[in-house]
Amino acid sequence: MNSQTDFTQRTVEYEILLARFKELLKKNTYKYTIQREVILETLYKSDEHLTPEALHQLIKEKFPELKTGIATIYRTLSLLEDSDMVTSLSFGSQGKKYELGAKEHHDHMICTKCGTITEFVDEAIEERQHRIAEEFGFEMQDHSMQIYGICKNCKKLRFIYD
Amino acid sequence: MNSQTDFTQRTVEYEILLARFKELLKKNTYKYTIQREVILETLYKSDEHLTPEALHQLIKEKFPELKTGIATIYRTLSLLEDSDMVTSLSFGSQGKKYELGAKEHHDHMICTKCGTITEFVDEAIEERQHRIAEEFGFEMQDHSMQIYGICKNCKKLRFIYD
DNA sequence: TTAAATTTTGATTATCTCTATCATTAAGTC
DNA sequence: GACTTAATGATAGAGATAATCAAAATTTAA
Repeated sequence: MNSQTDFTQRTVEYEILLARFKELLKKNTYKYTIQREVILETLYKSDEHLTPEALHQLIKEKFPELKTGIATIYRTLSLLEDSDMVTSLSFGSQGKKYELGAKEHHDHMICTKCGTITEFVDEAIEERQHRIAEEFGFEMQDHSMQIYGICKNCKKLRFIYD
Repeated sequence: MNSQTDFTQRTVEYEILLARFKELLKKNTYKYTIQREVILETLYKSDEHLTPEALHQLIKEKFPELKTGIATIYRTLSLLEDSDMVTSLSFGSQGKKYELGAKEHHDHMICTKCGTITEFVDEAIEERQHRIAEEFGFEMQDHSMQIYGICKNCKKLRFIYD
């Protein structure tokens, strides 16, 4: 690999994440590659939920010398998702959007006008979800909740454009 | 149209739904067609969440004389979804499943082994969702919640096959 | 009731997302 | 450093959904 590759703005939090990733790879006899790290890093730096396509674009811009193929993006995202390091949100025919799942669990509020995703956590809901799964004899692996609507900002704009 | 078409088992509830649909069509200067009605009716009679493909199969079996094309299924489902008469659940690359949205609102518990969808309603969660949207100045249009995991039945089978 | 205007349909092609394949390249191991 | 194994990029393939378009059906208006 090119040791000149620019990994700026590394935080302690990221270093811990990376260590966890390397450990995960080792445990499964997967190999550490620069492509995998760059994907993790790009997800980490992005505050947004990224589609595989968007992630690919970002990486091509930032690390053009790697010539990372879209297949590697998909493969790595699957790997990360299987290992619970990232989670995805489905948008039907619009595909999936991914985010690093190392953070605290949260739900999503999605604006149907501008597509912006706002995150939130609500303990009461989390708690009810567990209770409901239990009631049904269901072994919960994951859950997701989305609230669809029009965000504060678009509500303002509506008066101008509609 | 063929007035011989067999519309058995019509309930009052369905008649109301159909009237609502016809009204919707008229309001938007869409035309009433037998294909559109058959799609609505098939969704109504099905207790399951249907993929466009499954819906197409059902309709081909029940109304072979119509020779309904898959494109019409997609078009009509979009129309119904845009008008909030049906809602869809996304399964990433596995496409969408549709259900009539005229019933009481409910959430979903999805088995990641067998794909079965169990519906449930929880007032506490419904209430919290409204409150959260309000807090963010968000105008809620819809919401969906999914709990993913392994259902009671598959949990039993796991001991045998895994 | 019929003719004109307009929309919908079915068949087909195109597109988009994602997965599989495979020869080449790169990591990990000794 | 050589060997073993896995990962990569390019590309083809699969599956779901959307676009196109001529033919057919519905609605409108006379």
